[in-house]
Amino acid sequence: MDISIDEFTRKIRSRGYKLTPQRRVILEILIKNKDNPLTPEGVYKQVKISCSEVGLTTVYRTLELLRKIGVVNHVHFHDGCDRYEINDGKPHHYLICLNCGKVERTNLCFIDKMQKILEKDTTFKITEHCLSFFGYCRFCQLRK
Amino acid sequence: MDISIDEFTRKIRSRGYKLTPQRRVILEILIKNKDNPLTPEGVYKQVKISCSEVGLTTVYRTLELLRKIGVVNHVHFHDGCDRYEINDGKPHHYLICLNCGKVERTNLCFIDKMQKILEKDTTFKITEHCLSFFGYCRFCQLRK
DNA sequence: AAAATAATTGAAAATAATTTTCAGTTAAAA
DNA sequence: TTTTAACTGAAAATTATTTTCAATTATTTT
Repeated sequence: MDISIDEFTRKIRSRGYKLTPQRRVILEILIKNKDNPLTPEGVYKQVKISCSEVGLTTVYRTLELLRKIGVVNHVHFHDGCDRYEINDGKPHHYLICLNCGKVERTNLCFIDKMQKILEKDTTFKITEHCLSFFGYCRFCQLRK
Repeated sequence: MDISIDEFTRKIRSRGYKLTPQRRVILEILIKNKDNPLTPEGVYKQVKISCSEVGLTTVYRTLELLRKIGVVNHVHFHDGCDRYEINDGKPHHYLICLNCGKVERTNLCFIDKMQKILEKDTTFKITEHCLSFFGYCRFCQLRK
């Protein structure tokens, strides 16, 4: 369920948006980091490394646009800034250590089932979810 | 599993913290709003209404303290600010409409089971989690 | 009950994240 | 091409949060 540039182009254009070089570069970076949700600042830094000229404002705007068209998801690590990751349709859940900040990823997911029940039970049409667990990793458990 | 002032007093003092009037008022407001996660600003406004003199800084600090001692949970609605709610041990999950911002609460929860499996499967000791679903409420589905 | 103490408070300043503004630019439709 | 509406980026503005620090206060000790 990975997104291709072609599919992206189609998604963008069909809604009256333009496919600009900036948007392309930002998408590429998100794809490259598909296991690692990035902050806008993080995306910006990587854009700079690949030496393209893209402003931080554009990064913010593009991430929001990508979220709106369903290409990326929002992720929260409770650390004061938003993060974004490519939405590949698979569950992406995180275990965040409250002590050292270490982030582990897990694919275990009961959410799809839960989502179906929720939709039957309520009148909501669900398009995204965000689930993270907070606690202490092996190392921090020992030295607390 | 509701928290009483006595239990709160014990929790606070046993860790070397002081039970100040400010902390008491903030806790009371969170209890009063147990079905409605509040932003620091929201807590502050309610404190002002009950006409106590508490600074916004103190609200921030107290919420963080309460979270640290396990009395409140963090909740994210993807709207740019943190929210806090009393941790009554029951699942508190939300359905947030991406269009009008309407928030519904659900008690349906597979998370406890999931958490146990995760802890067995990884080396994490989990103390909190945050789960929200985003999509469109009945009303917004129609007029999109 | 008073003194000692360490934690707490709140106002102001500082920082950090994000959004808005606006003039100039550019992708894509005509 | 030409046109047009969308897009960009720098700077300014806004918003959320944290830090600083001198004054205060809850609790412990005497």
